[in-house]
Amino acid sequence: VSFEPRPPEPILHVDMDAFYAAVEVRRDPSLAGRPVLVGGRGGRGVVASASYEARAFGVRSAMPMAQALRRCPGAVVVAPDFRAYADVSAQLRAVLLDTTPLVEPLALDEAFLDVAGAVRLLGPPGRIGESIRRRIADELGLTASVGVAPNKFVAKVASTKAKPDGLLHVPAERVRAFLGALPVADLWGVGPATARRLQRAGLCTVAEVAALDERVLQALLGARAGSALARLAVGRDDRPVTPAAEAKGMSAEETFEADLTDREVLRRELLRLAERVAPRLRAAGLAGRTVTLKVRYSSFRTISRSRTIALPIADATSLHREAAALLDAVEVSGGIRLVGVGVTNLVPVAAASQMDLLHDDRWGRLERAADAVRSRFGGRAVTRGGLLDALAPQRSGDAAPVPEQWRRPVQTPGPPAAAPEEANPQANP
DNA sequence: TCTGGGGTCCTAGGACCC
DNA sequence: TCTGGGGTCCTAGGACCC
Repeated sequence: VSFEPRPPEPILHVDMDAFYAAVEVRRDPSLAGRPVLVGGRGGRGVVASASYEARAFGVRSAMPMAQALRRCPGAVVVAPDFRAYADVSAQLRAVLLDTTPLVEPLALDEAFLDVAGAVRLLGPPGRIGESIRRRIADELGLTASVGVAPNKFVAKVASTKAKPDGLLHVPAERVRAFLGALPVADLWGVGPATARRLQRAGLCTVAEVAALDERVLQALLGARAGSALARLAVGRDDRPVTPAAEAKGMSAEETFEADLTDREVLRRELLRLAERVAPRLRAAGLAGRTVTLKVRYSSFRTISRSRTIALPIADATSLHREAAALLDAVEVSGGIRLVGVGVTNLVPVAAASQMDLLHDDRWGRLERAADAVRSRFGGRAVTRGGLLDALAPQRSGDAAPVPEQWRRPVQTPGPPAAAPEEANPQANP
């Protein structure tokens, strides 16, 4: 057994440049070199991703689309296509896993790698980072930036500073100097609220924070956040790279083009959202006990209401029943711009059913049968009668207008009269 | 022509139990 | 008859990330 010493900077952070926009440019080369904005085109859309040409105009992600277009009137706006981004993300993941199994994804377009165990085969971390960048360019036709550092936090900040299309290696002995020169807001985990507090205390750079006693920071930010920041400011971070964490929650939400006040319409929106969450739960083999309703008013005030039930659920019917009950106790007359449905307190279905905890009534079996039909015949093969109105042709152009006699008022139906047959994917339905 | 959607983590108070 | 201490769970809200 040969023993490799752990290299001083074994952690890589790989981050795609302007990811969604870059995928769109790759798909349509006529967009190359032009300002491209990916995001909702509706009146309430925001920028999800902006090409560097657009950023030159001061456009940033999360900026309202209307404001972005004022800054950059010549921009091309593209609606997001998350399925395409997820496909590219899977390719990226394959490249990274080719380097080491110690890959921790942070988002579709970025991940941490611990390459300590790969140096003997592949060379020092910096060289590994460059070869990953080359493979991403060659095999994906996209650019990525890489940070190489002693730990996750510094690697993350380093990749940001390397952008676009660069690599930044921060040796252990240069960590303090590298971080110290940065404004506090550049630190991963310091958002607008924390930055404002630090600024009010006269702290602008990381070096100024690093010079402070930990207890001063705790008094300013709270015990936990204070001591976390004290460690990060001097570049200390011992969190390991951990692949594949189990999901803690799943949710779906929607902002309406115009505010809603009609409870029946809102109930149906909740059903649509529950129908989006439940199949994802089942696909992940999870069920949840806490259902959360999120409501955002016209004023942008946002509230949440949740309830925890005894038995885990993974079917849209139960999800909707709980969310709708929570909605009953919420004021809606002032106008609602967003509703959301979420599930937390997740447990693996295998464990839940083994303990006989899964609330698996006939609706659960019916929905799993519908899952099987959709997986074979497409996502629109089966739909609730109560949601037919939502299948208006403008959504994807494939649905004919719904005949009037098919339209039904929204209701929460009782269970089906007879247990449905379990779907057999091999059978001809 | 204000502010998307999908997540994680933390805090703080209250209920409840031993 | 004036009030411990610790632990867990639940709820609501907020900060932060991409």
